Amino acid sequence: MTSRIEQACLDKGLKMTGQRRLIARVLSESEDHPDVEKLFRRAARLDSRISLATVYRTVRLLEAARILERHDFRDGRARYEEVPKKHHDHLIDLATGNVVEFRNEAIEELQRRVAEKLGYRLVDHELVLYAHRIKARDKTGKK
Amino acid sequence: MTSRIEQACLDKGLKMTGQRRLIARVLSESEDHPDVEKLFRRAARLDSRISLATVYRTVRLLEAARILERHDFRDGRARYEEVPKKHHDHLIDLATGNVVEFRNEAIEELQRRVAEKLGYRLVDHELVLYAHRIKARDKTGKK
DNA sequence: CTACTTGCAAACATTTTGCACGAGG
DNA sequence: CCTCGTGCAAAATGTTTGCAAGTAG
Repeated sequence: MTSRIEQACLDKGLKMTGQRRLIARVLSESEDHPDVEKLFRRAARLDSRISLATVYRTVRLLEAARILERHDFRDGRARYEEVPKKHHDHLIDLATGNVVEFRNEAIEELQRRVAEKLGYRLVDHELVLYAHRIKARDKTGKK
Repeated sequence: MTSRIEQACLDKGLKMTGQRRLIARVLSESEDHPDVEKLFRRAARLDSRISLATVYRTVRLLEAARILERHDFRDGRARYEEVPKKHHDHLIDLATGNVVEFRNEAIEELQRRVAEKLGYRLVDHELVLYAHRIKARDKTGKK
């Protein structure tokens, strides 16, 4: 079975090795924003003949091919996700580290406008919100 | 002479050593967004009896005291600037690495609103635009 | 005085790389 | 085939830390 990301690799003409197929599959099945270590562990669980170095090399390759996006959520390592069909930004729950995806067309448009006004053409951006959950007072009464 | 950042340290009741005063002065006089290595070199030029470890410890301290802001501009090291009176975000010129500061109240407000709609209270955010200068066709004709 | 700060070097965490071997197109 | 990818271990990079000695308050 060809995973979604493997297909993207084929479309870009990348040479597909067993390891790349494996990493592509792990990425395609990931719903979160794993770091390299996590990808490596998930991949190794399926086939232990993979090395951490290959995972690093592969995510670098896939990022360059615009198949993956790299993010920095201030936890010291790079996090990856498949380039989404529709771009979104991220909100980090400061208490749990949970990542919430959101999309706001108005912000996107304003960013383009700001860049333009400064004499630039916007190529990319990173917007990360850090926030605390608003505790709705519920019947359990816990904080 | 008491530098602006030294004063901020005193206001927060931090113990002021010669090294901290020196780093405070270097930071107060910096108009850019230096990384730790750069701060260390600037400080060492004024007084070579300072160590890189102390610079790391001091920026960490000043960040915790909300005197400094740390930024990640995708160049692998943390960049610092004095917490500005009025918050601003950053645009990075992809060709030169130059940092342009900007402020957009509408984006700020939308961020708060987005967080709120998701059930969160916005604590902090990082917005970095990556862009290419729009080449105004000028008389020199160079690209 | 005494707790906090420093310099130094070693430790750390993440990521990259040199090299010999192996495999894809 | 022959170029490119891989595993392994070593290196590189950015940052933190243990410890003995020094210093601010």
